[in-house]
Amino acid sequence: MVAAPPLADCWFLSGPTAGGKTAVGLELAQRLNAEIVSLDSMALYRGLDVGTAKPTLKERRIVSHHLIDVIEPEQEFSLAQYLAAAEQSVADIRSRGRQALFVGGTPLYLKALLRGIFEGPPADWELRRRWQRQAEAHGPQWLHEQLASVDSAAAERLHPNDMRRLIRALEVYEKTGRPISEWQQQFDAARPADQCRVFVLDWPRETLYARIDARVDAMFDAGLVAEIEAVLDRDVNLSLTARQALGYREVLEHLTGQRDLAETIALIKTRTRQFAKRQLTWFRSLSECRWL
RNA sequence: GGCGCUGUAGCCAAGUGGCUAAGGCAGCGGAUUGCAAAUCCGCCAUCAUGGGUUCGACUCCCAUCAGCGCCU
Repeated sequence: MVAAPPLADCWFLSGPTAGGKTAVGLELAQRLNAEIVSLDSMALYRGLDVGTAKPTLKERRIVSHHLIDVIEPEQEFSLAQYLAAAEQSVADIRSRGRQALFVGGTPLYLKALLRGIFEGPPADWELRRRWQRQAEAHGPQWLHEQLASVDSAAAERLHPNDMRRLIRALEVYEKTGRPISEWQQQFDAARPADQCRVFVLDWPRETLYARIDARVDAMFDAGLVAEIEAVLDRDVNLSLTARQALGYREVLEHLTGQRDLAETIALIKTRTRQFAKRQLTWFRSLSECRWL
């Protein structure tokens, strides 16, 4: 039995995108006399505003917010860095005698806050590129075979095509001499919902999808394209993560002439719905969640 | 009214007499521990309808219906 990580007893408000977390979070924070910690992998980026549906400056004046606009669009980030930053924020908040309320829809981050992650080595991109190249040279099964020879438990859990996780597992083994399957025990520490304060905003699927469509339209009305052009004008090299953000990726493609605006909007809507569906899969798998 | 073309899953689309009807998109489900708004996996049709030919038809023939085009 692993002890619950230090932040697991904070308040959490999550749910699929476009479900109204920001508004509810603001209300809840005021009642709890809490400060809000953003639980969102994209709101971290400065300059990505309308596409990430960040809380407005006005909203941020009503309740203080943390972990919004803390990195540049060209910076890479990681789950572990997020956790470290979150711990720092919560420590600050507590030193002021207040409570921390996490609000946002990045379920991986949520799970890590609730259950912790293993103390593994950071990404070594050089090493990853090397594995990547070799994998391409040796064919689809090769990576999986490599992992199976050093960590059969991990290999069994991972699909042979799951290159990213295969490579990370290999990376951990190479860096630490220990199989990743031995390191990763944290996620087994599930707790029942009634011992936690994790709330998930739930909607009928159709309602949620309609809200998503409306939000995407609203983002374009609010100048999503102009925002991205402005970032491009500053000549920044968007980080891997920022470049893949929903809405940004598609508009970037549109700006290089890959498809027209109407198609781009439609595509972002369906991608966003698919994302919401994946978020829901996460929440269903987390015993800590209470559905509202 | 006549002639011609087309009719395969929600959409796009291979197949053209004989293995369990390619593939893509969407949809649904799952995974997810240092890129996570990303990435990976699984499921998902009996071929417009009715007859006929044949050992055997999505594939050939006839009729019907629908769409498209042309003609009167």
